[in-house]
Amino acid sequence: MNLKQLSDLLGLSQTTVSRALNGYSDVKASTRARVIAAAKEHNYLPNSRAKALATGRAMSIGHVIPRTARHELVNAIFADFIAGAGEAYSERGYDLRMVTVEDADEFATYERLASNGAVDGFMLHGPSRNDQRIQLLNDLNVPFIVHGRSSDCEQPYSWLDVNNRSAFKRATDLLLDLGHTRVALLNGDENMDFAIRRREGFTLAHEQRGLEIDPSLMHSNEMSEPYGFETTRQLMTLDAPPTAIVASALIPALGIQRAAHELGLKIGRDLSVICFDDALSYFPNGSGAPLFTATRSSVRDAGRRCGTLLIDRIEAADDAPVVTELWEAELVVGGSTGPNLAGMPRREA
Amino acid sequence: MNLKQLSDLLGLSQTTVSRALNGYSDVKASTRARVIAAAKEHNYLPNSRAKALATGRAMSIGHVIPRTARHELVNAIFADFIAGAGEAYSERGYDLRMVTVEDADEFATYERLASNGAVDGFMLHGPSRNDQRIQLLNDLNVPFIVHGRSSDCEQPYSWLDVNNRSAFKRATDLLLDLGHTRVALLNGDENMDFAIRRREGFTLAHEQRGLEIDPSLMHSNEMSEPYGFETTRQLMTLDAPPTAIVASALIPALGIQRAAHELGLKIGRDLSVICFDDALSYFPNGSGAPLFTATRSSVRDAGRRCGTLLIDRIEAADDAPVVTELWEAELVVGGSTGPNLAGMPRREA
DNA sequence: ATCTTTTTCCAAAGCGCTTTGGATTTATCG
DNA sequence: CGATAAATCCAAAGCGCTTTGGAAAAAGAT
Repeated sequence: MNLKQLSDLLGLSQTTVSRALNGYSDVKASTRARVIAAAKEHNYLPNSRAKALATGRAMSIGHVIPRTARHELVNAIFADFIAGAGEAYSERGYDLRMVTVEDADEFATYERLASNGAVDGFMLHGPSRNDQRIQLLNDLNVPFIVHGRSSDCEQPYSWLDVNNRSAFKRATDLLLDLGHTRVALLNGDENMDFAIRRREGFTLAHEQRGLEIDPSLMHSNEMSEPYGFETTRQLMTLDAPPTAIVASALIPALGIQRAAHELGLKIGRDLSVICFDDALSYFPNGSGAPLFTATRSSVRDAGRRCGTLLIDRIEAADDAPVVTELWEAELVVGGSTGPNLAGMPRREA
Repeated sequence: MNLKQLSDLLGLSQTTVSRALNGYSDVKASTRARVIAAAKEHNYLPNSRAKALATGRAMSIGHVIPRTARHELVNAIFADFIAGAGEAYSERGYDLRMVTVEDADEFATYERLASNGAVDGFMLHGPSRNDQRIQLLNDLNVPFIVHGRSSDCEQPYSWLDVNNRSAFKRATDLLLDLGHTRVALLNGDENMDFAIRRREGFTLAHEQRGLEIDPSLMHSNEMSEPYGFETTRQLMTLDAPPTAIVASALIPALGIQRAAHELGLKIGRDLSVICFDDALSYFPNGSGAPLFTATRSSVRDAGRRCGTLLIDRIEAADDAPVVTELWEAELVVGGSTGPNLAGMPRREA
């Protein structure tokens, strides 16, 4: 059933039927009702391909995912983020077009989808320092929004980010306030902008107290459980092992926990741990009381908000000013942090 | 730059340019070269909306994700699955159209996307027992493939599944062979078909040895870390606590581990654990040697294969027979399993 | 050199929708 | 009641591509 058939059936022109269905004011209320009824009865649905061609709008948002680079991010955080974004999209009648590409084809894919008319805008994930995609998309003059920010990027661009620097500063301050003097950082991949900012927060907290950081306490890697486990084991073999750790996410924190158990250290007493909690729905930080003390910000909420902002931009005038939004993470105190017990932490099982 | 402009520029008809670009044989090699060169130079890319309308093919695969139901599955497993599927799609020139919907709109969305022409086929996630979506999609006469199976479904349909029954039977057999007599099951959500089959495998292993299963040892829930933790704590308060646990995934297994540590039980000695490992890229089962003994099957590989099978179906004749594929999980032995120590497991720290 | 085949190209008709610019009808008003 | 304004409706022209059915040109056969 297409428009022509439906309008023939109603004895109306395609124009009128189309305008009735799309809510234009120049069609009599009674005819509109008749049209809508007939459309429902014969369950007519306008062909989206034809509609897209005629309107020049694809009603879809592009997410291009390079196959290997930014891989970690895509998996761990991505699912919840797009769950949130997807909600915003579907409320506004858009859907999500995801294309995974070889790293080398990433830029070409943005160009293709944009000039192609396959999408109306892009969501940018996992920005790095001075991310070149921003320049590209500005040049292509296509709406987009960045989840996160890109340090040292000269271009104007719209973004939504959580204040990673202040989150990690607060986390570090908390530990320093508790009397810890050797605090380790298990950061995410420092090619990612968020990890850079987190490191800055960690460093800043020390600097403000005039504390030097032992470089052997700072690590960076993809946020996996084994990363947390092995790094902790290694840290604990140092002559002066840390008494506290700031971790990039819940998953490596679990690895830290496993290592601590293995070494006979009790989390919260012998070793304090604080991590960033993205509030992943399938990976709650405990149920009820938080398992780990954490700075928390829901990546799903961020996805939803990013989706809304992006669609606003798509539907706004071309020269709409960029929009930015900085979220503060919430600090939740769980059982994983405690005062530094003077003297050496106990080592025996 | 569109086709008309390009052909004017070349002094050729749109027909010829189109056919040159699409590899038809009725265009001279030299003209084709000229066309391709010009297309590249002015970086002409055919408008995908127009192409879709003209060809009747959307070149995209639908994934419809209900917002709350099957939620767990979507998040934990979904990311890796679509990473795999996405690879298959992009190799064949398709992309993934994901739409998240209210549960109540799920069926209508399938109908809309299908009759709409927005997608060429569907990927079905997380089938339940006698899943009604299968009937629906068969009625709509649109290509689809289900990742998993649907017990008690009378309809013919194409699927790819891992043999969950045999995987859990093997896992359970292993534990029984090690002398464990009270083995607990921390299953996934038993509304899901895979969990039903896993339970069958668990049960079958017992039945074959004439063993009764204590119902208080069998649990079912979404696969979260706290689920593993709390269920284990509760199990250990039983008069006769289990000495071994079969778990649905790595994430609850970590919860089991945490509970064990807290109770002073050593995994692999006081408590044996075996779980299903989906080989999630961001959640490896240890690095190097496996952390947990597990039955393993890569969900990412499954995604890739499902994508290929689906596209094959889309491009095949309408009456192509259904295709099915059953994968056996691999058994990897880690340190989490050991013989049942006669007598009561030690309880003191 | 003439007739067939084959090669190479193209005009025009869609694909199914939206939208422009009027035409027609109905309501409003002096 | 005729004139103006407002409300309804529609024919036709796109949107940018593919594809059909031939025509024109080149090659092969006799």
